Amino acid sequence: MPARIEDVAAHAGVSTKTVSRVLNGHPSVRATLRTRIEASIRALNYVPNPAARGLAGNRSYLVALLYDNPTASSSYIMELIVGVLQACTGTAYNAVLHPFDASDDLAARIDGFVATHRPEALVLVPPHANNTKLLQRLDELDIRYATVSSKLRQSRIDIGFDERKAAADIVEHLISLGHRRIAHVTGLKGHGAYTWRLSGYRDALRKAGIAYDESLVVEGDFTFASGVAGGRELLSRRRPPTAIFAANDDVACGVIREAYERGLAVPDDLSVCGFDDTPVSQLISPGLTTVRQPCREIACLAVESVLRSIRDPALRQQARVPYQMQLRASTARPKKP
Amino acid sequence: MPARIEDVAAHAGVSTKTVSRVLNGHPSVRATLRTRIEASIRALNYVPNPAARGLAGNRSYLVALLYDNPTASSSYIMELIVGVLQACTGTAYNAVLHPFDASDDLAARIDGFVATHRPEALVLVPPHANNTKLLQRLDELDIRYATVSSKLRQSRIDIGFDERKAAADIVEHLISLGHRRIAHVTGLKGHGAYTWRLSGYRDALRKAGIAYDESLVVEGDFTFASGVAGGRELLSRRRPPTAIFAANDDVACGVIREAYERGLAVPDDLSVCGFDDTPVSQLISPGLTTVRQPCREIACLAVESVLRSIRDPALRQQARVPYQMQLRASTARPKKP
DNA sequence: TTTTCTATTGACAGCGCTGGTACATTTGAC
DNA sequence: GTCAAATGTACCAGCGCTGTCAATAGAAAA
Repeated sequence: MPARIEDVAAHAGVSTKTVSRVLNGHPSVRATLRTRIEASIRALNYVPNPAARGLAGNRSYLVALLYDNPTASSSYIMELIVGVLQACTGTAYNAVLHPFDASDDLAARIDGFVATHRPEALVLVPPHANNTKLLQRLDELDIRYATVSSKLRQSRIDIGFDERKAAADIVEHLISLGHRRIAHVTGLKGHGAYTWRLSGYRDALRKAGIAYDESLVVEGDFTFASGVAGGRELLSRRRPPTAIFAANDDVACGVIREAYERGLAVPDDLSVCGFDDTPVSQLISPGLTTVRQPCREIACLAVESVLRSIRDPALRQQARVPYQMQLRASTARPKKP
Repeated sequence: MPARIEDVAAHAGVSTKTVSRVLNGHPSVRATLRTRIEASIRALNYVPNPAARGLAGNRSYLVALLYDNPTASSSYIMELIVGVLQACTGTAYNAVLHPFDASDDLAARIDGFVATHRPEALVLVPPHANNTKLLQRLDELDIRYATVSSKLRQSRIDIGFDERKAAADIVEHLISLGHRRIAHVTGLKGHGAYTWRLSGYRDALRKAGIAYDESLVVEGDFTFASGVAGGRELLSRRRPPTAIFAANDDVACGVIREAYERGLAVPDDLSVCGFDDTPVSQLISPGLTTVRQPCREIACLAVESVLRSIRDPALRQQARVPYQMQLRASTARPKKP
């Protein structure tokens, strides 16, 4: 039978309420007493009962992470999950991880979720982070939430990284290698990432004084298959591009597959770069040049911020976490300029 | 303010105790009454308060998944997590996901974890599933647990798949293509997977009447780097193998990287196969021949079984879930037999 | 020294549910 | 029609903690 708060109180010779104050970091406890109580807690190996705490204080000590149903992009979500769990360790909080289909009317189904788990805060990742109706419903329910990389900067707490600039950086890298005919296989229209990565691509071209050629941009949807299709379209041209910037690593792998099927060597005949730095980018041969999204840090920061916002409802935070270019062997100077 | 159990009782014109019986699936409630109460529950949108339930019933409604600190093999763990979450949805249970370093003395640190979260059941995956001291401590603490693919079949609930046979199958596939000089880059010694996959390899050779050649087995540790190193060692021989069975997909990618660096074509100059069917095996070019581990199903079944075992402590279950060969383009007939 | 104030501390109720006991009612078997 | 089993009610304690508010001590002010 584990120790209870009254055991600690008896051991320290104080009331249970005072122990409770120490546990909850209440300021008005004299330092000497606090020390004594903390000693008793350690001596008895006391750990507060979360259920009792939750019931008495009308709290759940739960943060929920709402993500899209994981199909392919599981590594992205995995990283987020790790970040969330990391932020929870050491706190009294626990994470509820919940996949939600984006297709349905999430705003309607969120009520049931909230009623069941009663999370104190939510972390929303794309595409849910851009679901206006959902955010509105959460505001009505008066539930704190943090968005990850929301397209709409209006949400109180939004953590992300400068995706547009990162995309521009990677395209600039291709330009600096000497590429001029650079294509882009896009992500899924409607996603924030679609827009940012495309905009970054155009930014880099503009900055280098390269005319934007619409025919070099083909639509994809963040999947391997769309990379294969996009690669096929681009590489069957009479004048194919010398480099392809794919909207993410899966798409880049698709492009590489198509090049492989055609007997084109990467990077000698074609430079390819991706985005996200998922595990595959290190495992594939040649290694894939990409940008590391700081998912873990983002998720961690999002949780920390949103938990802080429970105490301080006025808190606002729009942070941009630094990203990192990963230059690997899939990009090189073009053979013939 | 959400509805409480007494609101439901009033609405249905019964006592709270009867509503409680319905909620907890107690048998002695007449069907007609049960239906009426369920209707009231729906009408009021009632969801029991987990904290109150937990406190009163001395339960936590928590299942914990203990896994190794995710370094490379995150896709394996991701799949397990998805399976665990899947098993929890629809039940009153929630999952606590916790990475634990295998290196330290886990058996000692488990107490703190249990005290903090009070999970009703644990799911242990390798290598923790093989940690005898840990299992012993859990028995002492009288906590139900399920192991995933435990080397020791003695644990009451153990879910896995026939890894040894799967390894044999994939090596048999290489043999059927005409390979005779087949190498193996192993996993990390001490892991169950190390032994099973190596045994399967030897089983297949024996069955085909191929003599076991110790020099064709090089030690790895489940990482990409060990695949590169293993590949280097094997491919620099005067008489290199025509096929390499890698202990997992990451190792296989490492082998492929080394072949790539040497200008060897896969599968024309060298067939390579992996194990696990992580996302990379589809993304890499050529696609990697491997075995799909049914992680999701395994985790799901493990949770279901261990939850059942809470009510029925005598329950034993040692299930082997079917696996699936994934034949892709990284294996082919050897050029010259 | 006495009064007033603030900083600490404690007493107690009660969060929403389940378990148990004791008893009432219904149902079905004979 | 009788009796036992099945089903239901009523009631209350209590799970372990925190919120409210009153009490106390010590310090500052008079």
